[in-house]
Amino acid sequence: SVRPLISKISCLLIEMEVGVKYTGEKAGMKNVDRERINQIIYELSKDSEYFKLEQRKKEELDSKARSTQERIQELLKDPLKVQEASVQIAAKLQAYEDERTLEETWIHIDMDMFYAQVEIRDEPNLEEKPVAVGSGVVSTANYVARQYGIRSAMPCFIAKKLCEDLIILPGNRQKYCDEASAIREIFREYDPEFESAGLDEAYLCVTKVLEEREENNKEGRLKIAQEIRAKVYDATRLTCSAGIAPNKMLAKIGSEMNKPNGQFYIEFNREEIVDFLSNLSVRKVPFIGYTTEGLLKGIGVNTCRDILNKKLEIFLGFTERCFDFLVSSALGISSAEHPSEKEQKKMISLSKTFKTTKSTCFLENMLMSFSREIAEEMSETCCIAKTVGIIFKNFKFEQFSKELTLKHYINTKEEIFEEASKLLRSFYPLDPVRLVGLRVRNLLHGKEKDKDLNFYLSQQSSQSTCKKPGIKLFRQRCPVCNKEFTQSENWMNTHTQVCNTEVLPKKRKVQSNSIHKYLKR
DNA sequence: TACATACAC
DNA sequence: AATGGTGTATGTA
Repeated sequence: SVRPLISKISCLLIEMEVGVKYTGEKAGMKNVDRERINQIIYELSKDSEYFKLEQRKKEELDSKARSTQERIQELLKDPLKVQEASVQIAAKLQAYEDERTLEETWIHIDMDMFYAQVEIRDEPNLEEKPVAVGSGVVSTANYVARQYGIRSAMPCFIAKKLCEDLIILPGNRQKYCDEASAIREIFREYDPEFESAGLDEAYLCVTKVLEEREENNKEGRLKIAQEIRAKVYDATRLTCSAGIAPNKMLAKIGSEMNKPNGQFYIEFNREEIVDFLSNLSVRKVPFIGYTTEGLLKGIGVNTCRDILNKKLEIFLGFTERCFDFLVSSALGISSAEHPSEKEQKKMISLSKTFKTTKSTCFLENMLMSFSREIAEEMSETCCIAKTVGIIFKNFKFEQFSKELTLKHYINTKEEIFEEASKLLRSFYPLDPVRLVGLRVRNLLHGKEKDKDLNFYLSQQSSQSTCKKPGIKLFRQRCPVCNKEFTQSENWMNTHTQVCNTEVLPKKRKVQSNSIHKYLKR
């Protein structure tokens, strides 16, 4: 009969319309009725501004993919270019192999459906029911809910339509933080320098422990991952999954393979690594997202094998950085080191979505309270900022931002709000907006004992004159942070001293040449 | 430096 | 009726 065929085609068409946002493969999504899911998502989405923007973006991506393909085809016609590229690629491949590490053991731990699992643990009669945690959008859903096509980042109203019985819980941040502390305590035993990725993920380098145990082999590695997972379960009654591999990227890919409550071992051997990756969709490689996947599809690259087969095309059509990342990833080469220094926060931001509004008064109030909260965090973490920026999203979901770098550092709510409201006014007259955000960048971190100084610094702008008679004032700028002083000489000296010796040397000038954390620094 | 985009969780 | 919030890195002008 032609019916199934027609229905397959219409499903495909809708899939193309909806995109792969919620229909891509993910743990627990093997046997879902994709046709029905796509229909529902499409019906609920098709008239929204959000969907229209997504469509426009998709068209842009398609046209970018086409032009990339054309550019590559042109370059391929030039034998000299091809020859030159081949030589460079050969040299690069050799250089990548020199970076390959097979001596370290990395374990990536990923809690299974973290928030949902915590809620179900505390309310066991939810176990068999479809459960999602989130408000507005789904943060995480259990495997029962995933059978209905419910996934993280999906708006709750769509999730509810996909499954009328879905139980949506608002979540409890503090509880998840407490659980995170508990599991991190365990991770610390195995690697005091472990790296967290959000509340529910961590990268551990367990080479040292394995050597101490004289079990630096496959059995020892499997055992240690089992052991960590068992300890996590004992401490929290929560399951997690693990990937065991010679570097961070492979460990991360591995932890997805046997979810939930499973682990996966990647052999510490070049051929087996390349073999393992060859059939894997490029999308499984961390940091290859929707856009990069789309561009690669445009040149017929779907798997890691395709990346290696089409490295000439990728070399010609993508930036060098991108080529390095794609090809070394497809070979299973990535960083097997912790970052050399614990990174300080580079930005503090707050944003909020609300019912679309034109009220500038409302927006000003939002910015005012953001300023207060940001200033609070700045004082808690002892930092000052030089750049202030605001962000908008209009009713068409388009985003705009504007920022300003000052001549000196600031850290009070008044100063932040002053700049923020100037930026806001520069947007007048304003389109109706659905989101506003505020951020500070170019942070300078101080130490605990700088708190007073920062507080003092922040008082300056609002005290341009001293009303008390008899106090000798002077006006001068700090040569380090350019802050103007209208106080006594004593203060100025104290300030300059601290600013020089404590705050400034922390500023780093290390130029990281990596596309992200999986590339060696 | 300013702004936009991609990505992760 | 209805599609989040916080942070990092990078491309481009």
